[in-house]
Order: sequence, then C-alpha cells, then structure tokens
Amino acid sequence: MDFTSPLVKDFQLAVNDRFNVMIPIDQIIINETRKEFEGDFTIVLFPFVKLFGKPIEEIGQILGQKLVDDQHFVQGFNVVKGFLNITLSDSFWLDVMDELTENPVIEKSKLKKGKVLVEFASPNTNKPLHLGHIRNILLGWSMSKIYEANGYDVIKTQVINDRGIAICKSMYAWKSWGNGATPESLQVKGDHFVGDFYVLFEKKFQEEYKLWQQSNDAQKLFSQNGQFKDQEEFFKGYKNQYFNEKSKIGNDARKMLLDWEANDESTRQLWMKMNQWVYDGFDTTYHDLGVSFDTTYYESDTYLLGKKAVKTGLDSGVFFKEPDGSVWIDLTDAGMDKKIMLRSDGTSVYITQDIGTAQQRYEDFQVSKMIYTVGDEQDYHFKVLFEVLKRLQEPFADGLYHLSYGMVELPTGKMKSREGTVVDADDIISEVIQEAALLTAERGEISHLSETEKAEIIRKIGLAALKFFIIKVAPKKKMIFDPKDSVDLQGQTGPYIQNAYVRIQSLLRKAAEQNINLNQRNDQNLITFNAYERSLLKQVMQFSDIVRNAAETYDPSIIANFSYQLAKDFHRFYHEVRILNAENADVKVSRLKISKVVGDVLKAAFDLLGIEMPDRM
RNA sequence: GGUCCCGUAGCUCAGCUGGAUAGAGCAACAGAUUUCUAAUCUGUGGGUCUCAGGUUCGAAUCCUGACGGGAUCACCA
Repeated sequence: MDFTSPLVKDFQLAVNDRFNVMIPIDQIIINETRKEFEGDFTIVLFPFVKLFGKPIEEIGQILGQKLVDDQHFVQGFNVVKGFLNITLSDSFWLDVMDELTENPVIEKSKLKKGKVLVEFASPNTNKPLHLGHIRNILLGWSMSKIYEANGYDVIKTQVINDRGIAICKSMYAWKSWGNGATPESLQVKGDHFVGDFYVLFEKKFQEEYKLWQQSNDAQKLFSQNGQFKDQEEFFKGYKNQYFNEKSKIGNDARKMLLDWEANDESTRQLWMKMNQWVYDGFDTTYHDLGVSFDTTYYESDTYLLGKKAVKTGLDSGVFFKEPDGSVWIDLTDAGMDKKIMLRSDGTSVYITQDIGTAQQRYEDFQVSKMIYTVGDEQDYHFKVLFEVLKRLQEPFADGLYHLSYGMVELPTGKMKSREGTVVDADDIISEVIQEAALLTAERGEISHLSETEKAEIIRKIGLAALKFFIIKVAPKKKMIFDPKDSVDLQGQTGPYIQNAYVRIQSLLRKAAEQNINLNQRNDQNLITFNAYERSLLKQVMQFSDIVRNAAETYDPSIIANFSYQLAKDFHRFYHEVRILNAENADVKVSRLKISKVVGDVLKAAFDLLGIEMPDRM
C-alpha cells in the first residue's frame, strides 16, 4: 500500500498553485521526519530555492499553509531551515490503521511475475556442513521466500558435489580401516561419519608422507631443488606431486576414482552407500534449519553436461580451438582473461559443467531468473560464466544473478580445517538451543507447559538467535561470528524480536477473553494518535516497499534490520502506553489493532528470513 | 602486478539511489517492575565515518587518488 504518494501529489499541486511550476514527482524528496523534530513526514525544499527566487523559509510557510488549507490529510506543519515538516491528521492515521488491519501485510501481486530458480547450500559430500554453509543456506532460503512474496514462482535447488577424489579418499579409508562400521553401528550422524573417514585418510596420508620424507629418494629430491632453504618448505610444496606420483594410498584412491569413472560395479556401490549416509546427515541438518529443496542436482549427473554447448560455441565462433585440441574463449575485450572451456584431452572443466547445468535447468523449468548463492571467492568465476552464457545467446542469460556473500570468520581469524577451528553446523545449532533452554528455565515464564511444547519454543528461540545473528549482516560483507555473541538473547537479536511478538500475542489473548472485536471500523469517534502509534503505523505501512527492495537488491538483511527497528519501537510503545487499560474503549481497540498489525508484520518478516515465531516464551 | 570487494564508537553491525546535531546492540556505569511477559524500558560516557583532493546549497553516502584488510587471476572445483 502506498500512503505517501497522495501527499507528494498534493505537494506538487500546491507548488503549481502557488508558484505556477509543475515539479516532476520524482524530484520531490520525502522522508520520515527525524525523531527530534515535530511532524510525520518531511519534504526537502532546497532543490526549489533557485526555482522560486524567495527565501527558503518563506517558501516552506507558503506551501505548508496551502497543504493545511487543502484539508486533505495535513493537520499542521513547521519549517526548519530547508525542511518542511508535515503533521498528518488523525483521520488520515485512522484510515491507515484500518486499511492495514483489513488487508494482508504483504500484498501478493496477483499477476505472476515469472519463475525464478534459487540455488543454495550446494555442499561437498566429504565434509559435514559448517558455519559458512549456514550463512549460504539462510541467504538462499530467505531469497526464495522473498521472491515468492514478490509474486514469483520459486524453485529451490542445490547441486551436490558428490564425485571426485575427495569422496574416493573417504571410500578408501572406510574400506581400509572402517571394519564395516556404519553410522548406525557407531551412532554417528552420516555426514560426520563419512567426514571422519576423510580426515582419517588425510591423517594416514600425512603419516605416510612424513615417513617417506626420511627416505633416500626424498632426500635426493630435496637436495636437487637447491632453491629451497629448508626441508619443511620444500615438502609442503611437493605434497600434491607426492600424492599423485609416489603415494601408495594416494595411488589407491586415484585408482578408485578411475574405477568410478569406468563404472566399476563395486566402486559405484560403495560410492552410493557412503553418499547416502552423507545425504541422510545433510537432511537432518536441513531439517533442523527448517529448509528444504524442490529439486537437487548431482554433479555425477551434470559433470558431463556442457560439451554440446562447447560445440555450439565453436560453430558460432564464440569459442576457438588451440592446436592441442583445447577449447577457449577470449574475454579480454570485456576486461576478463582467456578462459578454457574444454581440456586438450576433451574433458570438461568446472565452467563447462556450469554452462551445461544452467542449460539443463532452463530446459527443466523454463525459469526467467536464476540466482546462485555462492561465496564471493567465486565472483570472477560467475562473471565469466554469465558473460559466456550471454555470448552463447542463451534465452535466460539476462536473468542470472550471483548472490555473493562474504566469508564467515571467527574472532580469532579464518576458520581452518587443518587447525580444527571450523565451526560445525550441527554443533552450533545444538549449542544455541541449549543456551536458550538454560535461560528459558531461569525465566520460568513457560514452565507450566508440557515438555514437548517447551522444547518446541526453546528450539524456536535458539534458532532465532543463531539465524538472526547471521542474516542481519549485509550479504556482501564478510562477517565475524563470535559464538559467544550468537547465543545472546538480548538486545539486537532474534529473541528480542520474538519477544515483541510474544507480548502482542499475550495482549491479543487477553483481548479475546474480553470479547473485544478488532474487525470493526471506528467511524464515529476520532482518536488522537500519539507519536508511538504514528511511528509504528509508519513502519508497518512501509513493509511492502521493504520486501520489494529486498528482492531488488538481493538483500535479506534489510528485512532483518527493519524487523528489529519495528520490534524496538513496539517495546517502547508497550512500555510507555497502556493498551488493555487505555483511557477509553476506542483507544483500547485502536492500540490493539496497531499491536496486532505490528505482530503480523513481524511474523511475516521473520517468515521471510526463515525464522519461526513462538506464541509464548 | 591486473581486477573485484571491504574500511563508520573498545567490539559486532546499521545508515551508502546525497539532506537536519552520524545511529543501534554488546561491553561499563546509574536507574525503572503494587500495572498488559523485565528476553523489556530510561539515562551517562564513548566518533578525525581510514586519509587527501574534487563535485554540490549540502558528502559517511557520488568521483579521483593514496593507505590498510580480503578475494581472485589453473587444462582445480
């Protein structure tokens, strides 16, 4: 609902009436009046000074008076420097309140705007999910919800990297040292179970490598490479080569990869079994986070895609072939480099596969937009990918967006798996819920509820703390995640906002007990709205704009910050103003209506962020 | 080195499509509950918006250049 444009229109007419100039609407700057001044909205007059050749204060006086005389919605005004502060009439606010109460908080546009595919999560099967994945998942999920709210059909997807040397390492380790153990037999979550074997492989490999470093063979190699001062440095750099050329278990793992590619029956069986364990584990984490996918792509299916695109590109002259048979694209005229599309042995590289996958998705769903939620270390990759797709003249090429986000770091620095500083997703989820349980018990507010009801509320609170902590930061910024702060339930946090909602539900329950009807308009008795009420209404009526803006800028943090501001203002209102004991029945009803609509908006906003609201806490 | 991103209070972050005296939370200190859920509210202290130029009536915001931090520039993914 757009409430300010009638005011802007009136202002435009007032200017025309008094100065005979028709100012374009988009040149009229209107803001919410800052708290330290009196008024609801402020029009900036500076741009008009030169136009009218009068002192700015006088212009303000003339136009303000005109708006009051019109008797539309303006009740009063004041001019401070070049700012015309306008106070809207109580009847205006009464209308706004009833409009907001009677309509859904988000107007879902009736006409469909098209289909959008959102990719997020996209894990590897050799490691459990960590904090970085959580940020990714929250962003992608939230983006999906935001696009739905803006009238799009959304397809949520992930692409799982289920093949390659990494999973073969886990497979080899399990086969060699696993003794037939399963996640069930060891009571370990599947993704962790497989991840542990990956780690075990690395450990065994390191042992083997260390041992080899003492050998004559190794020492000879080291002394032949005179540019290295110390052994440690040399062997660090030699590690990959050792793995590929000399390592026994490296060789065995690579043999597995070849077997896999040759479709060897037993290797494929093992691969399927272990990946299934991982997927079961991932599903648990996704479930805990409250997210799901409409479809999943697997790299084992898609990694060969894109070769056809290479042929098409060659035919149309977008790509070119080197004498050795490799295929390239030259993007130097677009400020990028040359990029390989196909290796000289004819196999695909990462980008080939992405081209094929994009085409496949378009074929599958005919989407007009695709949003890739991937960390900012791949900014360049996506820049190249999108440019290539454009040059291939794909019909979807204009609807591609890389939702890039910054790395999640700890107060101590980057997470490093080698140093064991990676924050595991499952761990942090359970930690934050435990903390919520502790503090909820201390409070005692819900102690009368059943255990399952309590657990449910506690889960919502804990997850809200974690999720809000992450989603409130603008995506493109890297963020510092302090586990200590993330379990905070006070101040600028998810639970703070939930608490505002819970207070509102409590009010509404009591109002229902008193049989107060909130569905009727008050046409008889005009009430005076105080500053708290006006502020709440102003924010609530901006919600649709906020949601649109979040979609346009691909930024859920806008909604998070909006929610916080609204909750904060509600808490203040709640503290300063009597609601159920208001001075008369009309005021009571209007305050309840405002509270209800604030609650509805908070809940809708949190839903867009993937955060649930409890009714009590 | 080329390209891209970031730099705001002790810490974590808003504000960035230019508008009034730059805001929150945390941390510190002082207060508020016979009243609708105190996971709340009020107050105090805390700033060269990295720096220097430029555009403008007006710059944290736009432009240029430094400085600092990060990412990326594979026949890896």
